Amino acid sequence: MFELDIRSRMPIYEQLVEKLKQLIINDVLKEDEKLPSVRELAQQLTINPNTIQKAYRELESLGYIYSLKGKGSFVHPSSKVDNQEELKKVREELKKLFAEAIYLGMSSEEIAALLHEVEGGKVDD
Amino acid sequence: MFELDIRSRMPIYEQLVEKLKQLIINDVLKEDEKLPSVRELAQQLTINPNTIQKAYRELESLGYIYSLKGKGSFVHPSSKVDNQEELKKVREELKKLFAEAIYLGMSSEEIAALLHEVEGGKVDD
Amino acid sequence: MFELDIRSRMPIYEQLVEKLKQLIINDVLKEDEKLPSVRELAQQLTINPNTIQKAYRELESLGYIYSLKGKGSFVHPSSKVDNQEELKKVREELKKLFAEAIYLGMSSEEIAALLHEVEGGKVDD
Amino acid sequence: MFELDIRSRMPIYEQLVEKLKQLIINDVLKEDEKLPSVRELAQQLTINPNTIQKAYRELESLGYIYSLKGKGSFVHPSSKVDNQEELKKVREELKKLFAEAIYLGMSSEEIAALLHEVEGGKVDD
DNA sequence: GTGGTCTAGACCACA
DNA sequence: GTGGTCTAGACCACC
Repeated sequence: MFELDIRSRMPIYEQLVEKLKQLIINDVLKEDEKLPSVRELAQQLTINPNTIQKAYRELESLGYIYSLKGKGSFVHPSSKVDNQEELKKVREELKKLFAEAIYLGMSSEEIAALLHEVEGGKVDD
Repeated sequence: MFELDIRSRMPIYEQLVEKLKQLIINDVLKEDEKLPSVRELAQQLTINPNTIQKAYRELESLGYIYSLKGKGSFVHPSSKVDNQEELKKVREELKKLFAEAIYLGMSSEEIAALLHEVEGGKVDD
Repeated sequence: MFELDIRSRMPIYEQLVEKLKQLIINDVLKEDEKLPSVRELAQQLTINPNTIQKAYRELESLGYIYSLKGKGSFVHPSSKVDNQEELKKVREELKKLFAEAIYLGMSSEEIAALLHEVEGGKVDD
Repeated sequence: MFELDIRSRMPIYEQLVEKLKQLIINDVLKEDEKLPSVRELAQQLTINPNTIQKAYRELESLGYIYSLKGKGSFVHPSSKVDNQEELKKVREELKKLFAEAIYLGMSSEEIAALLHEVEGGKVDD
């Protein structure tokens, strides 16, 4: 499904959050689709179930998934995600990243092209 | 010069790196300009010099500044910055952020507007 | 009659208890009125009868309903409800909630207004 | 400092969150005051440090405390807590509780008295 | 079987 | 010394 860098300074559970978030955002995981169970994913990735738990819990509190005892974890319909706080963060982040991209030599055309590329087709991560 | 958020969970040295990066990117700190000495900045911010040192080392390895023994640290001319590695990271980051922004409901016009805003004037952080 | 949130992390039987409690408190279900049978409600809500049963048992032990073998479950007359234990819990809960509301910035006038609003008309849940 | 019910069906970490929240709300723990360290509290309560961690983390995400690596955990100044989401929840909760209190026989005067009691002096939990 | 909690004990990063 | 992460393995509640 995907790979984790066990050596990265970024915590495993955070990498997981990021990866799963991407899969949800890019509609690879559809609304109300069931995620692999904690134990299942733990076995697949040879990672401790607790770590997966932590990631799932984080995703739930971020509003990306919902978990039901005894049933599993599922993708939260995006229509219900109306996180103004997140949007504000994303705008700030975009501004910084634009400035950095320009500083590193990218033209605004190049950046815009990237945007339309993402807008059009799905991106593989 | 700038403020650090002692209450942020982001390590102080990392905040420093980020702030200085922004100052360089937004051309507040000009090419070849001398940065404040480690001791000086440490005193100004009432922070341990080790923490400043760590930030400067990080900035150097990222290619934003260069250090001359016994003379100090200086802003690396952007024309000479050809950090393909950084550029690749920024591109990846942009793609992710675009997808997330769209997922959260931003239109591509809105994003493009933000880009041109940054492109035109300087951004206040 | 009402809806259950299959996506909530709150167990279904607990949601049921809460909903029925609200209906009784707000006098939608009148004194000595017969509640729907376990099977009936189970079919309506497409939920396992065991879950309904569990909710009814809980409501009975809380003193809100009484069950007659072979006849069904009925709303307990509020005049006969003299659950000092529940009352004590509610008082404690109110004190906590008042403190929290004030901490979050509500004025006591605002809280009192809410009280009178509830006291006057029925509340829609 | 306080007691936990190890036998309760409410998770220990959640009890901890609730207790500490109360201490903060009732101003027993003042702004920017340092909380006991994870290990310290764990030893005091003879509870696993991980459980304390979980509680602290939850409190942080709720905006009641902030944690700094290598320094400790501290009470978040209430002025910075502007959680509209929390406020909305509290309002809903108040309405339900008012209805329940009245149903159980409390007069609105009695409830108002409780409110002013809380408003005036601090409440001991 | 599923999510969730808890313990015991190790190790890392930050100040 | 502090918060934070991770593992291994146990147990509970819900469905």
